[in-house]
This record gives sequence, structure tokens and C-alpha cells, in this order.
Amino acid sequence: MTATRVESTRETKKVEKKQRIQEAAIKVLAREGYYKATVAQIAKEAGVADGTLYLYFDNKDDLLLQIFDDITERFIQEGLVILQSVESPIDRLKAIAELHLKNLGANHDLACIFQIELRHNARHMRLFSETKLRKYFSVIERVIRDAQRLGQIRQEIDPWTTTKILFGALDEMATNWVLRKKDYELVEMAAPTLDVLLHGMCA
Amino acid sequence: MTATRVESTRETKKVEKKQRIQEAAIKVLAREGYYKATVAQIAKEAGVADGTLYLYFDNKDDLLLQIFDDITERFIQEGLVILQSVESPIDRLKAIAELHLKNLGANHDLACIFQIELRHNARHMRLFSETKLRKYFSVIERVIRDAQRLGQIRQEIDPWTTTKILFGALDEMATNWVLRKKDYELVEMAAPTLDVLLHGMCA
DNA sequence: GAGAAAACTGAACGATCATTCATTTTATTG
DNA sequence: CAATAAAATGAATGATCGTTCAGTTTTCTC
Repeated sequence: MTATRVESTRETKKVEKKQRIQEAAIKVLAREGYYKATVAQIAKEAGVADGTLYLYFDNKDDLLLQIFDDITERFIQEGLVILQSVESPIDRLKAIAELHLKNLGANHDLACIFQIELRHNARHMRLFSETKLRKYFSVIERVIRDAQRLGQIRQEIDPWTTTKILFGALDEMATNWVLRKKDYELVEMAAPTLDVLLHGMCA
Repeated sequence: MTATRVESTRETKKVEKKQRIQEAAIKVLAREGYYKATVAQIAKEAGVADGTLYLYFDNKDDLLLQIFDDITERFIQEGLVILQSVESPIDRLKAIAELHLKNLGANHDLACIFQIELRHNARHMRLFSETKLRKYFSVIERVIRDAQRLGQIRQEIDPWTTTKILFGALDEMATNWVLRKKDYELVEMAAPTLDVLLHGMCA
């Protein structure tokens, strides 16, 4: 075995363990909430010692932040790939809405963390909101501008405002689903939501 | 002084001090976040001893919960009064949106608490969401149904879904304003938001 | 398979805070 | 102006937990 080969299996193991800890954290955080969840609980759920967490994360805060970062990045990348296979801007908006709700609807624990635990305090939110979320918003805004250029969307509406409206509507669908988990699929809300946003409530 | 008279001034004093503590709590909670804010800080801000808080609230959690309860109830009552002076359901929706954003936009600390600190954990949110927020949602839903009955709003849309969309959009406007406080009035977002929701994005 | 390096462990530390309660201060009454 | 009740105080308590690190185990190298 060469040195680099060894290094790479070590790396792989580290990455896997890190993911295992993150998954355990998602489970515990969803169940207990960020402040009630203790490092000891997360470590136990992951099947490692308390101290081991600190070989992978700077501290408890860093653990939470990295979960968001990694998963949001994954969502955004997945979204960008899907958008490439869709032509019309309007259809792209539909695709974004579907993906948004599909991703969150696929994992209740994760959705719980994204919709609730992430929003702990203004510092956290500002941090998050200024990086990954901003990127997500930009993607949506661009699609809306494209649609306007093609005349599919009214010229007089403001793309940024509309981005916030779309995100806000999807976000509320997700939060509601998390809080009152009923027997419906979250992704089913994408179509009716977009119908109202695209064509309006008025008769 | 009769016994009842005395009792009433005592009561008044207690109510006033309770409000002073609540106001201090809003300030400190907005600045520090719920978990970083200590009872000692809140007491200091209110100009009372730590122990005094416990004469007015069961515990730290109860303090936060009562703030929400009191203020949301006040908002809802104010809203109901305003609705009485507006006839058309569509105009009522506009009035609700304006009031929602005006109330939050009037006090940045309070908005911070409502948009962020309230959403601490699933338990809190569920509790809140099941009482006061539900009441608020019901008011909106009823107005939408009224509008449908008058033919102002399309029959085929679902009132409950639409309620969530409207609330979600307003909520996102508020959160965005809290996080990136710029030099605009939150209430200004009411009109463009309702324009999109009522008439749709499509050309 | 010995020696070195990396990864892991978990008991112990120390800091933080919500909460309590014995004591003091203020208000009320006859 | 006692006597009594109500309100307020804030130091002490006790429980909680994030974090560290000296020692142990595993993995790798030659």
C-alpha cells in the first residue's frame, strides 16, 4: 500500500464517521431541540465517546452549522442539476418548489431542524441567511428574471419581492407539515402553492 | 381607603411591574437570544432583583410564553376591531397584511422575538402554533371563504392552503426585514405582496 | 511483529445559571 | 404608631454540561 492510498482510506473513514456523527446529531437535535440536546447524547447516539466529537468539530455550535452548510449545499447542487434539464422558467419555478418540498418531506428529523432548530437566534440566522440561503434566493430570483425577459411573468412585479413570497410560502408549508404531521406528503403542496402564486387568488 | 380600593391599586402596581419585566425581557431576549439571555440580565434591565421575577412568572420559560400570549392576543383583538370597519373581503385581506407588517415593523426587538426567538424548539412552536397562531389563521381563512362566496376569489383554490401562503409570505417579509434591517418600512411590503398573491405572477 | 503515529476514550474540571428562601424593606390597617 | 401583611431582595445552592487531556487502543509501516 502506498502512502497516498493509505491516506485516502483514512480520509474515507474519517468522512464516514463524521457523517455518522452528523446523522446522529440530526436525530437527537430533532428530538430534543438544540439547547436540550447534550453533546453526550449525540455522542451516545453516534456510538462514540464524548471527546471524539471534538476531533471532528470545533464545538457544539460548529456541529450544527456544518450540518446546515453541508445539507443546504447538497440541496442547491441537486437543484442546479435539475434546472439544467428544464427549459421554461415557469417550469423551473415548479421544479424548484417540488424539490424544496420533496427534500424536506423526505426526512422529518431534518425538516424539523431546518424549519425550527436552525432559527435559534438572530446571530445564527444572520450567519446562515447571509451565505447559503442567499445563494438559494439568488437562484430563484434569476429564474424569475428570465421568465420576465421571456414575457411569461409580469414586468411590473419586483423579482426580489417575489422570491421572498415564493420562499415564504414554501417555508410555511414545510413548517406546518413539521408541526402538525398529518398523513399527507409535503411535496403535494407544491402544485396548489404555485397555482396561487402564478395565477393569483382573484377570480 | 376601602379594602377593595387598596386591592385595586395593589393590583395595578403588580400589573405595571409585570409589564416592566416583560418589556425588559423583550429587550434582552432580542439582544441575546433566549438561551444566552440570563434571568439575572433580565432582572437587571427591569431594575428588580433576580428573585422578583419568580413572584410574577413561574420560570424563564413561562416568561417567554406569556410575552407571546399577551402580545399575540393584543394583535388579534386589534385586528378584529379593524376588520369590522372594512366591508369587502379583499380589502380585509389587505388590512390584515398591513396590520401584520405594521405591528411587527413598529418594534424591532419585538419582531426579532416573534420571527426568531419564538421558534426555539418544536415543543414551543407546537404549543404556540396550536393556540394563538391557530386563531390568527382562522381569521384569515374565514375572510378568504367570504371572498369566495362573493365570487371575488376563485372557487377552486383551497382556503386553508391559501391562508398558509399568505401567512408564509408575510412571515418571510418580516424575517427578512429583521435579519437585514435596511432603511425601509416593513409595512411597505404589504401592497406588493398582496398584488402578487391576488393577481399572480403570470403576465 | 516491534515501533510509531493516529484515533479514540471517558472521567474530571470548571463555568454557568435557574431557582430558592431567610432576611429586609415597604405598604396597609385600626 | 405598632402590628401585620405583602413585596422585594440577592447570596447561596445545586444541577447541568461543554470541553479537555492523560492514558488506551487501533492502525499503519517497514
